[in-house]
Formats: sequence, C-alpha cells, structure tokens
Amino acid sequence: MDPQQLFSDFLQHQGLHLTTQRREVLEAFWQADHHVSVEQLVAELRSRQSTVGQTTVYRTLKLLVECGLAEEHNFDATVSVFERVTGHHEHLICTACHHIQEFAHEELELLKEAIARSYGFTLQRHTLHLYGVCSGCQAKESSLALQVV
Amino acid sequence: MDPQQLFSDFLQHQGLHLTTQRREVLEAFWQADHHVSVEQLVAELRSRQSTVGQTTVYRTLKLLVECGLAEEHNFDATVSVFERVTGHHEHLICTACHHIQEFAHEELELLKEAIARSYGFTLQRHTLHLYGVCSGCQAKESSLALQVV
DNA sequence: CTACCTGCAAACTATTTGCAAATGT
DNA sequence: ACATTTGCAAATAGTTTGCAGGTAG
Repeated sequence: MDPQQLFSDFLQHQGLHLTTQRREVLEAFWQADHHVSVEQLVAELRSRQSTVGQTTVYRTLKLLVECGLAEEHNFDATVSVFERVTGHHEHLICTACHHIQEFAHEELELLKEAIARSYGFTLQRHTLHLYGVCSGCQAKESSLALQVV
Repeated sequence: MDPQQLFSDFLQHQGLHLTTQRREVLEAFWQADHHVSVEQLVAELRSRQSTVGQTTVYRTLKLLVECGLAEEHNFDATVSVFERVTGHHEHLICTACHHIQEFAHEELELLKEAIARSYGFTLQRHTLHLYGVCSGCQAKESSLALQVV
C-alpha cells in the first residue's frame, strides 16, 4: 500500500493533522538510504529546500514508527537509525566499514517462534544482529598486515 | 577461570594497575543481578560501604568488556546494562514487566554461522533479542481486560 | 619515582519538552 | 473556531573528559 495513504489514514484515525512538514519528512525518508539517522534525514531535507526543523523530524519519525512504516535501530552506536518497513529481515553489520547487509531467513523465523512459545512468551518483534567483518574489509585488513610486516 | 585472576592478568599485560576500586567493582558486578546498569551497580557498591565514584564504575566496566568478562546491552532503553559473560546466550525481553529470560540454542548458533559465511562475513559476535509478553504479564492483562469490561 | 588512577565538576551528545506563534480540518 | 503543530531555545539524561591530587608497581 502507498505509504502516504497509510500515513494519512493513520493520522486521520488519531485525530492528527497531515501537515506539509509531515508529508515532506515521509517522502524524504521513503526515498533516502535504507538506514538514516535524524541528522542525515535533516540534511536530505535541507538539500531538497525543505525547512523542516529537526524537532519535527524526531516527532514525525516517532509517528512513522507508531503506524508501522518505520523501524528504529540502535546497532552499536549512540545514534538511532530508522529504516522503512517493507518486510521483515535481519542485519549483518560490518564492524570495520559499518556496511549493513540485510537478509531474511525462513527457518530462523520458525525457530524464533518455537523458542518464544516454549518459554510462554507471546512474540511481538525481534532483532537478530550479526556483527563481523565483511569480505571487502577482510581484504583490506590482510593487505594492511602485509604492509606492517 | 577465576574472574579476579583473569582481570588481574589482563591489567598487568596492559601495564595497568589493579586498584582497590577496580577489585571492588568487579566483585560487586560478579555477584550482582545478572543484568545491572551503572546506577544499580553504584547503589550496590554504596550498600557495601564502598565509596567508588560512578566515573570509575563506568571506566572499570569498559575494561571488563575489553577483557571479555562483561557484555554491554542496550535492549530497548536509553540506559546500558552490563552482564557477566559465562557462556553465550540469547534474550527474551518482556515488554510489559521488563523481565529478561535467557536461553541458549544450539541450532541457532549453527544457522547464524552458516548465514554469515554465505555473505562472506567473518562473525565476531551477535545478538538475538526476542521482544514479547511473558506468561505472567499475559495473565495480568487478561484479568485487567475483564475489569474494564 | 613515575606513570597510572580517582573523583569531582564540567562538557558532551542525542533526544525531549515548554511555549508562543502558525496551521490544518 | 479550535485543537493540533511547528520550531526555537532550554531542559534532560546517560555517558565521557579535563584536571589536580592520590596511589600502585
């Protein structure tokens, strides 16, 4: 479904207003990199001649999370990053270059359901973060090691 | 292996000093709840008549993470919590009462290794967080629903 | 004796909030 | 009309850092 439509419906249902700023934030967010921080999103908006304040970006992203269009992640850092929700997937995070590789895994989904059930938990959501070094950075590291030697 | 011994060896190897404060922090940390925030650990130390400052607790926990005795987690909150490292395990987090249930799962470990390998990643560590409602809170919620009705 | 450590206070950073003016329905 | 929204500036909260005096090796 069209995200603008979904957002608009959500706002109406909550008695909230669909403002120019909220439309601009969603549009920029939806077209930006898959993972953006508030700072990055503000920069993107500025480059689009939008004058939306950073406070509004924070508040709008919170709304987008509420209506299920966005997901917030912390990974390792102190800044939160937001990603648009399309389907569920997990993350492989390179600790060297901070590249994020997404992946989905059917078997894992089933496993996780079974585990939660066995502990009497009703699952709401989950995050699987695999931290490691990606192939590109491994190549760089080994050539660096040669130089040092 | 004895954690105090491991810590002592680690410090010596790094040319750092084993101070009274560092010994106290490790001891309190090792005996405290499985998951503690800095604030909780300081409170625990105070109740033991220790006068260690909170800055030192932050710095010592960082050292404990470096030498592999502690792990830092953020879960959903803004505060970091630290847990002592014994063996690897995952976390089920109750979003209602914030209870944390730990579990280990052999099959999952293998799966995760296979996934990382298939994307050319060399795995360093990973976190699987399952968020949901525990059985106790589900019971409370349903009785609450009856009252409202 | 020398480099490391402590703890206070101040700095820092990401995020949140109060409020007066502006805006959507 | 009227509640909601905006954006600035100020507050907040967790964590980090500078520094002067103290301590381990």
